[in-house]
Amino acid sequence: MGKKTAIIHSAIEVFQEQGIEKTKISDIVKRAGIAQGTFYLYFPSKLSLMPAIAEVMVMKTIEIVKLTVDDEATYPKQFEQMVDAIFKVNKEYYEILAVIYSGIASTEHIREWESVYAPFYEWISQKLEAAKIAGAVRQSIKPERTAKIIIGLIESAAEQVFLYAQHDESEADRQKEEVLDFISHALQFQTAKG
Amino acid sequence: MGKKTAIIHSAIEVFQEQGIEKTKISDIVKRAGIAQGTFYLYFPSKLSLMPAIAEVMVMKTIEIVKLTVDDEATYPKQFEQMVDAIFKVNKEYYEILAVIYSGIASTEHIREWESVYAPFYEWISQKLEAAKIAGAVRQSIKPERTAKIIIGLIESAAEQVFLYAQHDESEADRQKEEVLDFISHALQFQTAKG
Amino acid sequence: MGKKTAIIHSAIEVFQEQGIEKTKISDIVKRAGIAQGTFYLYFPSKLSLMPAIAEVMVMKTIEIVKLTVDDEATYPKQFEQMVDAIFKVNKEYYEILAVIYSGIASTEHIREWESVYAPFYEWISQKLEAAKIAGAVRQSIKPERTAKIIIGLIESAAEQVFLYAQHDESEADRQKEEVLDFISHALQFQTAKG
Amino acid sequence: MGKKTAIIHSAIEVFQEQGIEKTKISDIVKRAGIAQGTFYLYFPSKLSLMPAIAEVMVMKTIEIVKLTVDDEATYPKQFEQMVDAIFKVNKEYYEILAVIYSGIASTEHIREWESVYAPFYEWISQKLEAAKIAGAVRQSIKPERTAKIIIGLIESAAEQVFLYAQHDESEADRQKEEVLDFISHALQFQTAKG
DNA sequence: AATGAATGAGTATTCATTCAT
DNA sequence: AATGAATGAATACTCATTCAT
Repeated sequence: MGKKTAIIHSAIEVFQEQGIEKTKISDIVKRAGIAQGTFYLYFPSKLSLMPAIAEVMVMKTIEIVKLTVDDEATYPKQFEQMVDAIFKVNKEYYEILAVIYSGIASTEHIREWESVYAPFYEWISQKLEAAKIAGAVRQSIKPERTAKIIIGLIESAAEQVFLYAQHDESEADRQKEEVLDFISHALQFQTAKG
Repeated sequence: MGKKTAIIHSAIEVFQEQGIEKTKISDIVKRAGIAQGTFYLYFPSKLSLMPAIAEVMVMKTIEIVKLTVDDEATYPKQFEQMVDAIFKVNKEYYEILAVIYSGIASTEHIREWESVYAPFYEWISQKLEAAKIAGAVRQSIKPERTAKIIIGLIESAAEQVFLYAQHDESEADRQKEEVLDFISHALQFQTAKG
Repeated sequence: MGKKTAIIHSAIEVFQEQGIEKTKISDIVKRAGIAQGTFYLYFPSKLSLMPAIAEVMVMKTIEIVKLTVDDEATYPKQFEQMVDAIFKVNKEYYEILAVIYSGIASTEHIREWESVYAPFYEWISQKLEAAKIAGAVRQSIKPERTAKIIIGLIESAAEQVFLYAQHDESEADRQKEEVLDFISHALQFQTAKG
Repeated sequence: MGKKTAIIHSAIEVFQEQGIEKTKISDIVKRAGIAQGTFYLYFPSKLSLMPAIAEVMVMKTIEIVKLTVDDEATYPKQFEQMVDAIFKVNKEYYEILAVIYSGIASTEHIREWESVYAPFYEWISQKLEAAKIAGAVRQSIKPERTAKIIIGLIESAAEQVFLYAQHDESEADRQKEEVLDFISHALQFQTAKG
């Protein structure tokens, strides 16, 4: 594993454990097993790590979502799987996701966020486009815009459940169900056609 | 105005102008017109201000939403006004909202977020309940859960537009329209009854 | 109990618990149950408390020594009782005695130490004078000088045992015995006369 | 000279000049010619310097005592030289010794005192052992215990004279003489053998 | 490319002291 | 005499960044 990757993964762990503000560069390099000066060969500052971390996490999210969603299934089923996957990732990594979000928000790197999320938006967008062509969803939706809305919706719901509220398995499940119901009606799944 | 309130309001302004990280306690007290030591009589640290600020901002949001929404209008109209209002607040205060979010997320005060938002959830929840009784929306919605989903949805969409993307007036309007469309279908407004 | 006494006794307790440096005026007044400003009506500063505290403690020491020493007993016996008493006080109050010593030493009040100890020196001095007249001790001793030597000797031995070393009952006893032996030979008790 | 040694020696000087409380870390590093942050690489706080300083001072004391005491002289003479030496060191460094004592006493480092003094105790102890074997002193003395008593006795006497009382050359000399007399009788020097 | 000791500017925090009540 | 909220000067301490090796 390259030093750069080591730094990113070390930082993910340390940020998760102590939060961004309390984390010192020295903590990151210590865990990464490299010298302090080496850090600066790869990143100019602590906050400049955030986009790299965010990218890793979003990539991981996309990967899990893609693995979970069965392209052969009906669209309602696929969206259900998508919600499941995103909730699962948020449950597992809620701390680091919160950290990314806050870290991104508190830097001038905020504009990179869009490009990091772009592949995710793109993937959902194509899915919606296909569903639209298949007549499986409401024809008035605009795939690109709706993709952003859906991801924002699912992730904010997952955050509410896993980050700000008490972790309660059944509560999470019920909220997830409501989210799916909400989306289903918003997209107006044409059950006849699936 | 009490010293505590003075500190909170001063902090909101300064955080908005320079961001949390670059803000020194000395900046806050200078604007509040109090001595540095006095700050510590009310707050133990800079980050402990966050829940107090968050509360003020959420209260302000609720206030604006309530002022904007006409209780006599049809429900679709009311939700349109609500989306308008939340987008407006997010546009106006996107910096400070980002700051609150990141500030909250990066502290141990994260659990207080739920209670800060509670009155907002409650208000929407009652609105949905009434709409349900009036037969104006889909009967299967669960008001409390859906309230959270809607606020999360609108705010995440507003953040995407105002915080992470380029500020583009028309782009924001078009995304707002799509959000409203999404919600309308999700709630299944009964246009016959309004 | 007067406020002044309350302050002194509160300070003794707090100094003992947290040490002089870490003790704030606010800690002292809190325990004394008085207002912060009131402190300054009686003492100009934290360190100006030291002589007052020292006096209380030395007085207490003298009192215990006097109570323990039986004026009717033989001189060797009396000195044995004296050593016992001083060791006992040092064992019981070693923390506060250390505090006084360090507190005194670190201030300009250091010169008051002599006067605080004066009555103790005086008492031993008279005892030695009487013993000398009675022919119970070496005639070449100079009571005033020897009094200081003896108190310094006993207290330093007690400190070594109770403050700097591990508290070990039997160890303390054996060292005490050696101290007494040392003094006995130094004073050259005339056992024939007692 | 290593940075650590530089810090210790600088601190000794500055403490001596201004006392512990009034000394700022910045004073110490300034004189040591190092950066402020460097201080914290070696010591976590001002008071944690104390054991290190104490060790240096005790070592210096031992060194001077060893230089002053002539191993070939009679034992009474050697002890006289020892008292002389200790009084001399206390006179010369009474400020810094007071500072060490108070500094040690007011910290959690108090237990380290024992080990710092150990070599001094050891040296006297061996001296007494040899004297005992030579039949030059009372056979009932226990060298280790008596070593501690003697050092405590001499140092407390020296402190009384140089620290708490008015510095008066002849007064100091007379007290020193009495101390020597006291010790001589306590040890029961066998003048016949010397 | 890698190191890590040294740096020192920058800031949070403390707490003795004041003073209007 | 007593109060205790407010003060702000004084300092300890942190930690990102550098640079000689």
